[in-house]
Amino acid sequence: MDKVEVFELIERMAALIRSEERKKCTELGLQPVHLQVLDYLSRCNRYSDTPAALTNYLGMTRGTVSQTLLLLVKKSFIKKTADASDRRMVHLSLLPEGNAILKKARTSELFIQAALIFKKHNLANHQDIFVKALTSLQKANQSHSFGLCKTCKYFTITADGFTCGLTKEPLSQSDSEKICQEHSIL
Amino acid sequence: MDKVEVFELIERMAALIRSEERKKCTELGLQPVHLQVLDYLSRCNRYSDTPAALTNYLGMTRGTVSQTLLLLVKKSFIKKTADASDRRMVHLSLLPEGNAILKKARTSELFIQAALIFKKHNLANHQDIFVKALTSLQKANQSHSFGLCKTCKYFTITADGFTCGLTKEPLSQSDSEKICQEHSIL
DNA sequence: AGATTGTGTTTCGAATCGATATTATTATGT
DNA sequence: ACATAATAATATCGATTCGAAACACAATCT
Repeated sequence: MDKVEVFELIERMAALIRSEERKKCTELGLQPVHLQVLDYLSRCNRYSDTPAALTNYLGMTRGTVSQTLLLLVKKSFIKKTADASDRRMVHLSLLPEGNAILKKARTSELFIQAALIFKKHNLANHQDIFVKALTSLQKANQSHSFGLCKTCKYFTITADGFTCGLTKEPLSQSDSEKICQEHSIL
Repeated sequence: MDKVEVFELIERMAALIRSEERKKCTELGLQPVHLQVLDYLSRCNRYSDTPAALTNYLGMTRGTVSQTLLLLVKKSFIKKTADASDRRMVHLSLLPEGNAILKKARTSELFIQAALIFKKHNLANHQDIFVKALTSLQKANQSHSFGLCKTCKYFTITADGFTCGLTKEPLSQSDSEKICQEHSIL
């Protein structure tokens, strides 16, 4: 066996998933980006559910993101809500229809088959290695890490729940399990 | 630690890589698809370096792929060569310029940093697990597996080298290490 | 108050993409 | 041998996407 970089292997998996995703998208009448947006919104908390954060995450321009969102709103996949304190900001959230189509996209044949084969090869037991790989990637991507809230160095546990050490705001269980734009590695 | 599916972890890595790739693309003045095409061409052997195979791989329509290729030819990233025996077919190949831009795209900061962190965590030692994961994914995607030639069940070793059991043709060392459209899992 | 920064939107032109039709070549069937 | 079908690639067209730039508005800073 040649010495292949682990990262190279992950890249190939990513390519495979990408091409599968593309097929799924055309079936559902969507562009890959749209699915990425829905996926992101299903994973982000209230610090990162804004168009600006999405722009950072996707690496597109604000104008483009704005249009993409317009389309998703028109299709009733997402909705916009004005921020109470900062009236420039808008919070995005998935609507039931958006959730439904996301779920449909995720349950592709590839995903189901792969999960089965993973189980057969006992890959599930090596979960920790994949977790390490993912956090390595996130660490490498520090500029905008978009990590899980509860793995952030500002995540603190207080007497009556969780708190964000950066904003001093209380966090719900759900918040803590989602992607945050301000995520900092320990 | 919650029970997170391994596949879910891989998906997130893919998402991270995708967003990084997108940024890189805009820097280089390309679309993500273009990079995917160049990447594919750098990995495919002579059974899968045609527009039709590429169409299968990407999951797009033939017309779209045709146009994408037109653009890449115009930019001198790739070139087309007519097949000697079947004059309907065209073989695609990377030109030096295409190779250069692909290399530039691959050496992103993220990749370099991630590789370092991987090494630090001794993830390189668990290479086999990632190999298994990749082949699992390929197996799950049997419809068009696009696997490595030398891992195919038709790959045979003869007295004077390698042969494809399907086409009965001899294979070079280079062929055997590239992606083939007709790849079948053992 | 005025300048600056940071939101999100709008407009416009270029590029992408899918659907459909078309051409050219090979394969098949009688 | 000839017609028909199948396959590879291309061309055309319209809808959609995307990025660049200009814009409007709110918050912040000095």
